[in-house]
Amino acid sequence: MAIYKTDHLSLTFAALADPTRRALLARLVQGEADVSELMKPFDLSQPAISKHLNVLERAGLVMRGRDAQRRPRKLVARPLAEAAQWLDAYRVFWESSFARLDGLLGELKTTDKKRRPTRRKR
Amino acid sequence: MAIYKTDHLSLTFAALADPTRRALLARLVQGEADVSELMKPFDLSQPAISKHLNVLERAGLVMRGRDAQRRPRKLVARPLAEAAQWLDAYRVFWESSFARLDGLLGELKTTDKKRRPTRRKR
DNA sequence: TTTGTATATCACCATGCAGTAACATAACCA
DNA sequence: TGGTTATGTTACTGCATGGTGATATACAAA
Repeated sequence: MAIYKTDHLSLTFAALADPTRRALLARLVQGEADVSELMKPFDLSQPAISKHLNVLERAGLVMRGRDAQRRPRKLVARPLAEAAQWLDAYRVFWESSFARLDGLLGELKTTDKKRRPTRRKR
Repeated sequence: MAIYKTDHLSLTFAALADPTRRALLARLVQGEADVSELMKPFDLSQPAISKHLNVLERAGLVMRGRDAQRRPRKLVARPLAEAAQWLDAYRVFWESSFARLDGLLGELKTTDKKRRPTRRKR
């Protein structure tokens, strides 16, 4: 309905929402690779991989090169950085959230002296 | 087909792949809110919002509280932190990628002396 | 020109999701 | 008890996606 989900972030996150595609990115972060090579680790047909690569391409996460009949893909930095930047706005939240949790655990540790007097882990 | 996309990261990223849901999170990061309040900024029916909230809940991004007939939602830190952590593995990549770009731009700047002799920005 | 390899594209199916309207609960309020 | 408010749940649509096998295209090589 309507102009649905065509914004960058949505495309990026949608592309990341699949284990196969994340694995493809993990391969590509170590350098270009052509489709046949990208296929190898998966028990999927070639069209399936091509489709995943298209999703990544539409999201701008991957670019298509050319080398004879090969169409090597390479990773594009931008959208990953943008996604990370969006998440970063929540960093303050989760850090203080974890800090509160740590505080609570610390409190429990010092309060509950009877059973675990000076328990020290890690 | 198969046990498709039930892993945490996929659920999280899928949940983030929608502007409405990201806006809901943006509201919730400033504190709990009940459904009626969350609905306000949107031109969507109540069931639509409920569905979005369910998606967020299934992804573990949001928890449901209770206060009389209200079911206030609050943000959960964990999955956001995990998503950010996953993306962080690519930080080295995008930073060096941007660095190369800066280098190239710098090179152009110092090479192209005729038109912009000692141009200095930032 | 024929053959082989790498990849794209097509037609098709099943599933999931965003949205809706209508109805069902649930808890407070008079 | 009955009404109101807040929210959940239930069909039902339309569309996108993930997968498949079959076929088309593009280039290289013989």
